[in-house]
Amino acid sequence: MMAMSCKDGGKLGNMDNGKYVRYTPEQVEALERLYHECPKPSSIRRKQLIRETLILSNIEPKQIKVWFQNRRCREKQRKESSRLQAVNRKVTAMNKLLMEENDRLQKQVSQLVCENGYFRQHTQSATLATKDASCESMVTSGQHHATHQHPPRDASPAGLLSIAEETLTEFLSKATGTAVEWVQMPGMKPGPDSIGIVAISHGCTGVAARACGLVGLDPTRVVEILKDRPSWLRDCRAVDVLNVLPTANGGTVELLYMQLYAPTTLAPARDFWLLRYTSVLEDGSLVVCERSLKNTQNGLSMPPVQHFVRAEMLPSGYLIRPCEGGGSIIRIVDHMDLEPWSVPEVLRPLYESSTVLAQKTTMAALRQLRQISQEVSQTNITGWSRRPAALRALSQRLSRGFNEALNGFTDEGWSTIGNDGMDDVTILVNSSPDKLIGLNLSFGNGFPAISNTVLCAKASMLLQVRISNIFFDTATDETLSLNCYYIPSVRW
Amino acid sequence: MMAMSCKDGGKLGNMDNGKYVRYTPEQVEALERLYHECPKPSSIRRKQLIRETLILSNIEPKQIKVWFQNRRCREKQRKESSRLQAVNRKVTAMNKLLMEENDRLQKQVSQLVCENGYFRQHTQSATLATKDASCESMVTSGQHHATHQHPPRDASPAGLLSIAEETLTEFLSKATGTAVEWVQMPGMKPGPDSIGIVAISHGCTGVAARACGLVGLDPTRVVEILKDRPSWLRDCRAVDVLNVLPTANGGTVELLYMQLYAPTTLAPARDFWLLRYTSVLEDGSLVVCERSLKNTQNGLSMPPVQHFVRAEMLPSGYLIRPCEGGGSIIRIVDHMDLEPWSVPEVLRPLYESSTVLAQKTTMAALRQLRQISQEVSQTNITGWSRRPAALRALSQRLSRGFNEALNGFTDEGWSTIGNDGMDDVTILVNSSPDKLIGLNLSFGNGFPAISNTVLCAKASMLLQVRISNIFFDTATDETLSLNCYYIPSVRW
DNA sequence: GACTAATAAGTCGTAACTAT
DNA sequence: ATAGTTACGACTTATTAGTC
Repeated sequence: MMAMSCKDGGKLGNMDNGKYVRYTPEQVEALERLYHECPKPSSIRRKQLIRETLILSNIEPKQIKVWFQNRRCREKQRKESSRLQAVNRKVTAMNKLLMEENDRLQKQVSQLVCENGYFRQHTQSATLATKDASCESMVTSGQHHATHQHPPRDASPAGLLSIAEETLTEFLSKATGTAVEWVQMPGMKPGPDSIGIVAISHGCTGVAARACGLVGLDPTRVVEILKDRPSWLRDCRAVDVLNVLPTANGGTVELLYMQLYAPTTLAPARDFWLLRYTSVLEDGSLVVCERSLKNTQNGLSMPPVQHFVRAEMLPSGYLIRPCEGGGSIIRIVDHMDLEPWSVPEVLRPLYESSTVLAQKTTMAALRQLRQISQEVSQTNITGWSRRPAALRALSQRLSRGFNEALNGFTDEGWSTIGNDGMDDVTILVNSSPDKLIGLNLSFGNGFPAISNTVLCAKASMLLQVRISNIFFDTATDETLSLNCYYIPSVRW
Repeated sequence: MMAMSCKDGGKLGNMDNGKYVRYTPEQVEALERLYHECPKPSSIRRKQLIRETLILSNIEPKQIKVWFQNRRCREKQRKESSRLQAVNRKVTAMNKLLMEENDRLQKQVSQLVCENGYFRQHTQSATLATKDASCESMVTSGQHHATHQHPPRDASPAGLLSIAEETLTEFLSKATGTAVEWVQMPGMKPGPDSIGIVAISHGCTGVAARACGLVGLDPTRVVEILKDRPSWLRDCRAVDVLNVLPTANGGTVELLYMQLYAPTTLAPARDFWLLRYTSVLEDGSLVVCERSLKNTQNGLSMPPVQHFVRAEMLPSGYLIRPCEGGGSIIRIVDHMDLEPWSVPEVLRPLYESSTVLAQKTTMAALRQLRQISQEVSQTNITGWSRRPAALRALSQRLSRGFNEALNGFTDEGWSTIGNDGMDDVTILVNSSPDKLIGLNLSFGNGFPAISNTVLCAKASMLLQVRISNIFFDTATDETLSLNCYYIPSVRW
C-alpha cells in the first residue's frame, strides 16, 4: 500500500530509486541470448555487454551481475528437477520392460520345468509310456508355431489379410510369449548401459534372435526408421515395395521384395519375397510384422532372380509400445531360414547361427535407434566426433561400397575381368559414374583424380580358428580412396 | 546505492527503512512453530499472532503475510524435490532387483533348455547312451545342494564355523543362483504393488519358498526384525538362543531351539535344532542363514521334546543388501522338511506344499517388514485404522491365543478335562493368571469380570473341498472376549 | 572481488468475495 | 452485473551471509 508512494513518479534515464524494476521483455530476451552464449560472463565482459547492447544500456552493472546470478540459480533448479523427472521416466519404463521380461521368463521356466519333469518321469520308466496329458502340450510347444502350415489362400486382399493376421499372432507369440525357447545370448549381460536384453533361439527351425530395449523416440518415428532396413542393415541391398493395401483397421499390408548382400565371396546373396503388415494394437502399440510368401501364390508370384538364393523369413517383426514421457519400449524378433544347404559346408555355421543373426540384424536395429535417439537429445555441436549422423552416413557408404565390390553385381556396373579359376582371387572393373561421386580427391603428391574406372581385386579365405572369413579388397586405382580403407577388411 | 532515497522516511516504530531485514533466529523459530501449527493463517489470525507473540510484535502484518507465502512456496519446492528423489531411489532399487532376477532367470532357462536337450536326445536314442559331458553336470544340479551331506564335525567353534560357512554358501546358491528349480508362485504377479517376487521350489527335497523385494528400512533393522521370528511368524511359539559364538570376521554363530505350533488339532507341533549364522558379505550385505543340526552332534545335543516332532531346516536364510538412499533389497529363502510322514495322510499336502510355506512364512516376513516400514514413514496420527502397530499387536495376540488353545500345551496351563475319544471334540481348562490379563472388561449388563478360569471347547474337521481344516474355539466364560472372537475360526 | 545458497520482497495474473 | 478489494501462487529482483 505504501510501497508505491514514491515509485511511479521518477523514471529518469535508468535506475532512479534503485528498487525493483521488471526488465522489459526485450531486455530479458537479450539477456537470455547472452546467457545462452556464456552463462558466466566476467566483470569486464558484463560491462562490455552493457556498452554493446543498446537495449541493456540503462541497466546498472550490478544489476546485470545479479541477473546472471539469479539466472544461473534458476537454471540449476530447473535442470535438477527436469533431470530427476527424466531419469525417473526412463527407469520406470525400464522397470516395466524388466517386469514383463521377468514374467515371460518365469512362464518359460515353469514350462521347461514341467516339460523336464515329464522327461525325467518317462526316462525312468523305460522307453515309451502313458502320456502325461497335462504336460504333453508344452513338450512340443516350442515347435508349434515354427512349423505351422497355413492353408493355400489366394492373393485377394482378404486372403493376404488373413495371412497378415496370422503372421501378427505368430510374431507376438515369439515376441512376448514362449513360442520359441529363447536363451540368453552369450556374453550379453542385461544392464543399464547394454543395448538391451538379447536372446537367441534354441531348437527351432531356422535361426531366430530377439531383443528388447528402450529408446527415447516416438513409436511412429521408430517404425519409420526400422522399416527403412537399408539404412541400418549393412547387408541389405534393397527393399522394393511392390504393392500397398490399406486394411479396414487402419493398418497396411505390403508386398516386398528384399535383397541381402552375401557376406563372403564364397556364397551367393539371398533374396526374400515378403508380406509386411503394419498395424496398431488395442493398447496403442505399433506392430510391424513380416513373413515370406510362397514363391507361387495365385495371381502373385516372384520368380527366382539370377545370382540370388531365395531365403525364407519366418514370422518376425517389431513391437513398439509408447511409454509415458515420450519413449518407446521395443521388442524385435528376427527369424529366418537362410538356406544353409546352398553354401559350402565350412560356411554353414554362419548361416545357422542365431548369434550371427542377432549381431548383424537384431542388435543393429536397436543400435541404430539408440544412435538416432541420442542425436535428437544432444545439442548440435560442430566437430566430427559430435556429428554422429555424418559418421553414420559415411559408415553406411563404406559398408555399401564394400558389399558392392564383394558381391560384384553386374547391374551395379561390375564386370569380372579375370580370376584364378578357384574363386580365390577375382579382378573386377567398374566404370559407372556414381562410383566416382565424392572421390575428386587429390593426394599429397598433388596429382588430381583423373581416372574414371575402378579396378578391384578381391580374395576370400576362411580362418578355422574362430569361424572367420577374411576378405581383402584392394583398389588398384589411387583415386579409389574409399575402397582403399578396406585393406584388409575382416568380415565375421 | 540510491535505493533508500525515498523509502526510509515514513516508517514509524518498527521497520525503519522498510527494506530487507533478515528476521532474527528467534523470530524465524517462532514463525516456523506457528507455520507448523497452521501453514495458512487468515488475515485476522495473523494480526492475532503479532499481538500474542512478543518476539514478532515489531514485524508488520504485510511482512508476516509475505513470510508465510514464501514459506509455503519453499515447502512446496522442497517437497517436490525430495519426493522426486525418493521415487527415484525406489525405482532404481527396484530396477536393480529386477535386473538381477532377470539374470538369474536367464541362467535358469539356459540350464533347463540344455538339460532338456539332453533329455530329448537321450529319449530319442532309446534307453542309455553316451553321456553328453557338457550338460551332464547341469542335469542333476537341482539336487546337488539339497542332498548334500556334510561330514561329521565336532561342536568346537571351528567345527560349527565350518558348518556355518557351508550353510552360507548353500543358502546363497539358493537365494541368488539356480541351486533350486524355482518356479513362479501361482497367482503371484510381479508388480509395483505386489509384496515382491515369490517363487516356490520344484522337485527338490522338502518344501522351499523364495521371495525378493524392497523395503524402506536399514539392513540392520531388517535383520533385527527378521531374527525375531515369533513377532511375525504366527505359528512360531518360541525361539530360544542356547549359545552365541562370535566369529573372527565379525559375524555370529548361534545355536537355537525353535518351536512351531501345529496348525490343526490333528497333527503334533514341530520343533527345530538349529545353527544360525549372521555375517556381513564383502559387498556390505548382511546375511542370516540357518540350518538344522544333527540331533546328536558331539558334545552338543538336543534330545526330542515331548509333544513335538523334530523337523529339519535345510539351508535357508535372509540376504539383505543396502541400497543407496536408505532401503534394503531383501531375498528370503525358506527350505524345510516338515516330516509329513508323521501327520494323517489327508493332511500331508499341507506339510508338502511349498505354496503353504511361502504364504505362511516367506511372504509373512516380507509383509511384516513392509508394514513396519510404512509405519516409520507415516506420521503418527491417532485413530485405530492409523495405528498399525497396535493392530499388529492385537492380531498377534489373537493368533497366539488361538494357537495356544489349539495346541493346548500343559506348560501353558491347559489341561484336558474331557474329549469324545475320537479327538473330534476336546474340552480344555486354563486358570493361569496371564490368560486373564487385559480381560477386566465389563459387559453391557454391568457385571464385572469375576471368573478366573478359562474353559475352552475345540473341534477339528477337515473339509475336502479345498484342503481346509476348520477349527471352532468356543469360550464358555463370558469374560473371555479375546477367544470369543474366534468363533468360528477357519484355518487353512 | 565474485561466487553460491538462502531469503525478503516486488510484480502479475487470477479467483473469490464485497459493496453499491 | 460490475468495479473494487484482498489473498494467493508463480515468478522475478534484490539483499544478506558465508565461502573461496
